[in-house]
Amino acid sequence: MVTLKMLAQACNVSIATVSKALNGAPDIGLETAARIQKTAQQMGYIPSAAARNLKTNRSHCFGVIFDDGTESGLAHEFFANMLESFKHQAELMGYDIFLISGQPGPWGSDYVSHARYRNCDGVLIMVGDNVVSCGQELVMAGIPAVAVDYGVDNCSTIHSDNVRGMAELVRYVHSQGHRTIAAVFGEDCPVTRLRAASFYRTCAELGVEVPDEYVRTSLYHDMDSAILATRQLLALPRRPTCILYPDDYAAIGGMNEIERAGLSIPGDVSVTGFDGSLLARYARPRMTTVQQNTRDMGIAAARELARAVEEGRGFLPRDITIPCTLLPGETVRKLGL
Amino acid sequence: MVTLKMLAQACNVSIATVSKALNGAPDIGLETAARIQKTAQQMGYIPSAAARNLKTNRSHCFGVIFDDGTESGLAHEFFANMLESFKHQAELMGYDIFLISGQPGPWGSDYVSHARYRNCDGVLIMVGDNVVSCGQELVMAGIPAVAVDYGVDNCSTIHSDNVRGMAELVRYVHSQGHRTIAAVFGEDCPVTRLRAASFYRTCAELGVEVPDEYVRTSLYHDMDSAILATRQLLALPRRPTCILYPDDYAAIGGMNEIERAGLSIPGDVSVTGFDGSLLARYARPRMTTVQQNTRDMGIAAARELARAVEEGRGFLPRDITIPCTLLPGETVRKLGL
DNA sequence: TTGTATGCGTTATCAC
DNA sequence: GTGATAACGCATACAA
Repeated sequence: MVTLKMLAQACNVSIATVSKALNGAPDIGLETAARIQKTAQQMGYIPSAAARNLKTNRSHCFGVIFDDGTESGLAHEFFANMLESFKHQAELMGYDIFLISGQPGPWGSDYVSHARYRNCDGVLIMVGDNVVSCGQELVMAGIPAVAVDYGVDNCSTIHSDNVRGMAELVRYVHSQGHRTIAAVFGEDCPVTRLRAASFYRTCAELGVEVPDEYVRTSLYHDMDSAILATRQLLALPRRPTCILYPDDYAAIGGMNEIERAGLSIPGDVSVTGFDGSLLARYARPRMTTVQQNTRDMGIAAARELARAVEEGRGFLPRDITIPCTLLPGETVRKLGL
Repeated sequence: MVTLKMLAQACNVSIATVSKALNGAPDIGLETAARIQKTAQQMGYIPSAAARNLKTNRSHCFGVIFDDGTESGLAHEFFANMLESFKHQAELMGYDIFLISGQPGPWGSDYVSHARYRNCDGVLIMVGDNVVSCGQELVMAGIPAVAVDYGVDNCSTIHSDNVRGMAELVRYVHSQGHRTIAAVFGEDCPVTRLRAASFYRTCAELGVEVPDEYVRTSLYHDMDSAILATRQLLALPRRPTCILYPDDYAAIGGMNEIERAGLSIPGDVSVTGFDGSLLARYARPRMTTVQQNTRDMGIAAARELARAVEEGRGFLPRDITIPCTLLPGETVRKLGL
């Protein structure tokens, strides 16, 4: 391994001079600097991140909490896409990505300790267990944090414009003639509440009544609970003409159940998803859904985190809302009025 | 930040003693050790990975090359799933995951330098540009490397049993009565060659003739080229009864094109994919495909890489083959004979 | 313009 | 059993 010391010997200068020359310090002779840089090149010098980290107390890396208890995690298209664009943007700004887990290690067995152990400059909270509290802890530990989708205390949060997305969806369904609209929501969380509120409000604005039995709760990204909810909705005396699902994956489950009941989509029942995943785009019939802009969300997250790192203690967390767009497909039937 | 020095002061012992006590060295008094550990706990001590790294020259982290020039990358379900299980297994063995990019940085602008800069204990080569040569370079730089799917010089490689997978697929299609079988292959690479060879061989064994015009080349995970190939195949005077696609995604593209031509699946044309993705499972009709065991592949990769790290210079690279399984769906019609 | 000296937090050797 | 001490590779304040 080539070190500054070896370069210093090779060039007959001091370690300090080499260090400065390589870092483009202004107080080094032009010719000396050139000579040193050339030698560094020739000898294949690569700095040591660990030593730098130790000295400057900056790691130039972002920790990402991306932990799956279940089988979601990286396999979850929505989060994977966001991570991809976050990673890309972070790298452009000079940060590497480090995956933070809650597995036990030399640091303990929680996200915050893990991030401290690796001295992450900032942490992106994407998905994990008990993630809501850890934003607070991170900030207390002096580590800037940004969350996506989740609402996390004391952190900037990047999220889709769930209110508008849901509103547009309901309006679209309404415009197609639907008046008995059922909704399946994911487990209770800020995002769910926003979507639910927007659903109720928009229905009210349109003069659409929503009986309690038309609203069901299931889990995000979970087929079984979506299927169960679907079964209950189909069994109602006055069957809804359209069912809104919490995400595309759940909608696929619902669609399967609807067809299993001998009903056709959208002939007998219309459905919508949420996310705009590949699954939705290539389902047959093509799914009507709301596309979340994962690319912009990832980029915004990276920028916000970099800003948080730079501003340090003076950083004021904020909420950043990214528009989402209605993606009409073929699963919502146009009803004669 | 709490350091060993601070603990030493708090406990009225030397730094060395604290270090040993915390690392469970055998030559420390039982009572002293307990006292130190308790204090460390109370003061919230967390070791510094950077300092450890610098001193021991071990980072306890695996670099992962997961770089997308295009829009594939993490969004690619097959790789994302593998990364997920790799990550999990690596963490169990005490390694963290660091994402390596080819973006320019303080190290230069290639994967190998990046891995050296961060002092990765080992590198997993998943997907990236010019990845084939970098295995060699990594090994020369003294960094153990393992590749998945790709064949990379001087590295252990984890891959599906493409030969058997393709053979089973062809035999299945044949068993359903198909005798005019077309195949679309991905771009040229070791995996493609194995699959192609297996295709030809199995067809020969079954006495199925394969005219040249029945075989087309497209790109993996690319709709446009799959659509083009499909169009060409459908235009043949003697239209094949079944088309094998290089992956599920491409197959979806092919299916769309087939239906656009006014043909039904599997009524007029049967199709198969490769991968066993969600897309295949939830396509309608459900896609017949070959499921790659991403979970076992990821675990095997992590184990192999850990082994490579432990064995150091004496490590002998090898090829590890993971079985894949036929996943019959509804896209292959049973033909009367 | 260049060099000297110090310390970041840790491990490890060796003396006590 | 415990404690000095050196060293890992680097950046930087300060002296020359």
